Amino acid sequence: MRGDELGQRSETVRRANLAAIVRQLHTRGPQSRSTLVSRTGLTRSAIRGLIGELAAAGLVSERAPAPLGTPGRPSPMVRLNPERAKVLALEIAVDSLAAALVGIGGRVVAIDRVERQRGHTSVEEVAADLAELARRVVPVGHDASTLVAIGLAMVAVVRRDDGLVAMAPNLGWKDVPLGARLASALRTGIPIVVANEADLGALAEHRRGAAVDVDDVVYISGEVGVGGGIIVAGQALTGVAGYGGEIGHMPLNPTGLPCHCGSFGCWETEVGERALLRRAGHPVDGGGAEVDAVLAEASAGVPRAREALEDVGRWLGTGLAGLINIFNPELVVLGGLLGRIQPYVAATVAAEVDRRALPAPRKLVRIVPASLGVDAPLLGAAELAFEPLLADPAAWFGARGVVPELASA
Amino acid sequence: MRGDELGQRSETVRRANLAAIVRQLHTRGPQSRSTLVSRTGLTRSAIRGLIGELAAAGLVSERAPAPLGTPGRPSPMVRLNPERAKVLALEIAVDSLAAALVGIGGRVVAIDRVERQRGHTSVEEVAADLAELARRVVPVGHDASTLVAIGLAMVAVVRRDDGLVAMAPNLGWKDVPLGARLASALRTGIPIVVANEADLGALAEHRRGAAVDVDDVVYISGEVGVGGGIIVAGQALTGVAGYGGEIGHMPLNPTGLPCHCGSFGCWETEVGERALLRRAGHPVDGGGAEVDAVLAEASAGVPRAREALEDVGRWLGTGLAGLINIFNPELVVLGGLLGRIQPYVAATVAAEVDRRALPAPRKLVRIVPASLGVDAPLLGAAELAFEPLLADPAAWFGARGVVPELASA
DNA sequence: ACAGTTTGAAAGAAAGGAACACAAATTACG
DNA sequence: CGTAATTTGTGTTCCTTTCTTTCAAACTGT
Repeated sequence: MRGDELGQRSETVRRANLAAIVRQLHTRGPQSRSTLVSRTGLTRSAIRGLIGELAAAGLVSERAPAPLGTPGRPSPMVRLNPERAKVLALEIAVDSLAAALVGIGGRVVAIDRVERQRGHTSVEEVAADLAELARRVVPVGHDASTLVAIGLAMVAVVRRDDGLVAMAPNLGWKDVPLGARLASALRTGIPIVVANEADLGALAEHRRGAAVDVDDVVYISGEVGVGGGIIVAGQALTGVAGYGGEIGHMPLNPTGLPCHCGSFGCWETEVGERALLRRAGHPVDGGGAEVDAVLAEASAGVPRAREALEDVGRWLGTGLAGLINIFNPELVVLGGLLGRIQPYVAATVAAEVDRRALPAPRKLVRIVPASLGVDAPLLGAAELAFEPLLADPAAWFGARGVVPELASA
Repeated sequence: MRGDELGQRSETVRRANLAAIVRQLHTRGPQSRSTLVSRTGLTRSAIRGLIGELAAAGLVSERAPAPLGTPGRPSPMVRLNPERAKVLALEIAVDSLAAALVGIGGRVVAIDRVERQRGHTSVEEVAADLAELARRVVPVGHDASTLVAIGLAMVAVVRRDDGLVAMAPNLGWKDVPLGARLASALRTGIPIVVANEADLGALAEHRRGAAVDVDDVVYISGEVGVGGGIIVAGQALTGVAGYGGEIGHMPLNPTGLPCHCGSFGCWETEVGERALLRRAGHPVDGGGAEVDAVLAEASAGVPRAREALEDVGRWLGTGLAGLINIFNPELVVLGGLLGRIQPYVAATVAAEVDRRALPAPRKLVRIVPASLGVDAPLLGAAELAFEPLLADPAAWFGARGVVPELASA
């Protein structure tokens, strides 16, 4: 349902076709016209007209064809012009802030990340720091008209409609209208979208990482907290307000520890960073350095470290089994901390999943580490910021303003 | 993504618009042309042409307008012709078999249900019984050409593509190609779709029951087992092979009882029928009669029955909290046994959910009993069987065969 | 009875893609 | 080295579908 109930007009077709071409180029990179013909199923003439319109708007350009050794006239390469449309991606991570300027097609023009003290910080302070970082990434005198949107990833429960940060435990924020605050700190009217870090990590892995071409994905981002980004039939699961995907707070252990969310025995309390460090006998607030120490110990054969990883692996497998039963995903992607420990726990996880998941969905799922590393949420923020442009390029460049008018004169 | 990557042709628009009209009429009942104009956003002329085509194919008919007391020319009512397109819906429930003949628009022409012995039964036996039941519901001499498809609901893990029954615990089936078996028992070439009972219950509640107009729904069907049907952004969550939604097998209790699925401590072992009966001190295989006895005891104030319901309510709330965090649904619908006990456990469930779910999604969700009763899966099977017709009516009635050609002569 | 309102009907216009014919650019092959 | 085969871009014509506009029809309210 949803779109099915609305009527379509003939103009819709052109918009959809322009969007199909732009999305193809954005997700799968530069390609020849004839490739576009076969991928979209449109005719050569249709592609010609559409590309002409996109080229007139400056969004794409055609280059000399790459000779590929087959008979027939070579087809010119079509590529998006990353200079023409860019987004600013921002991230508030637990230990760092990051910013990147990304051109359409996914090219990272500039990227910067600075360390951040853990713990509570005021909204104003963070917004100012982010603005400072943004200015470093966006060159002075940069043509503001090519900046399409701003995307922000953060560890928080975020409402999709307006970017309200309902809860950011590690920052101590509650019900903060971050989008608006950031707009004033950056002194800009460009649209700002805010979203959960794990949701954006999932989006990035789906577009550019381990989950390309996979339409049913459970992405798990394990850091201090455990977040999830879930892709169902190729679409991000947001829920009714955008709060969806909080898999870290599945109740799993009735005799478990209290969780900062107010509940207890959440998955997060068994597989999060603190859980690993606690079990390994390291300071629970030690952060990434202590995690590295645990992994080093495990490699060296220290029993307590190995047992700690075993325990985490078992709980990880238990939770995964539930998610696999619920979502029947094709792929589970482990990001962040969970991606890093994956080599150590893969066997334990697989055994536990074997034991506890239903055979039918179990057989079809693969469990892999994430491939984009720490920048996944940042890249996801860029992807999200591009989304309106990808969904309707015509709306962005003023649709019927610059028709090619090829052979009228 | 998905459809976004394919190009659209102008013909697509007409198909989509025909589908929009048929779906409107199917889900929201007969309505005037002018209502269709405003609901679809199409113009009067477009609607006229499309309705004309549907009428020429016999799928819709126009009746005299209902005078509604407002100024202006009254608009004729458009209604689907349930005689023109019907589906046969079948259900294999735990205690019964059922069949219904349903016309497009949702009218139930005939319905029948027979008791069934619990326990393992051979595929041939069940298929023969279903065929017998189907013949009772489909009148002799019924015009076979108007039968669009056959839908079957059953308690099983079912693959969507081909209706392979991967696992049906209460019947003892494994990897049964039920669709094919049924086709030969019914001696028909009509397409047969098989799906999980809970998925179809969710579909029915979404179309005709408690979840109408709600696009993010978690439906929970509690019987002997606990199944789930989940609707995300208006679409059923199927997963990569259609096994999705098996929420009954979320691991919740690490010290729980073994589950027939091979795991232990599954949600089902705490909130299923047997769990309730066990806690209340009734024979666990007593079925619906014993459940009624427990509820009667609870009403009479028998402590053990009340405590049993309390316990089930608490576990129900615990699992629900996890699902609410994961899906951020607008509505949770409790079906089957869980719907029946809802009046007794609502307060306990709400309290437990309050305690264990994140506040942001918790605030937005409502928990309600199902409204369609025992026939929900059967009606859902009908809806699923209609789906291809609703998605592309033109393909069904031969598209360009019977163009109205209104004013050509 | 008459004005006002809403709707259906019909014809023309606009827009977009498909089909087709032809030209161009490359490889394959003798 | 030249010709055939192949693939692709170009340009024209045609078809499809919806929208716009205009007018007539049917109803309400005064």
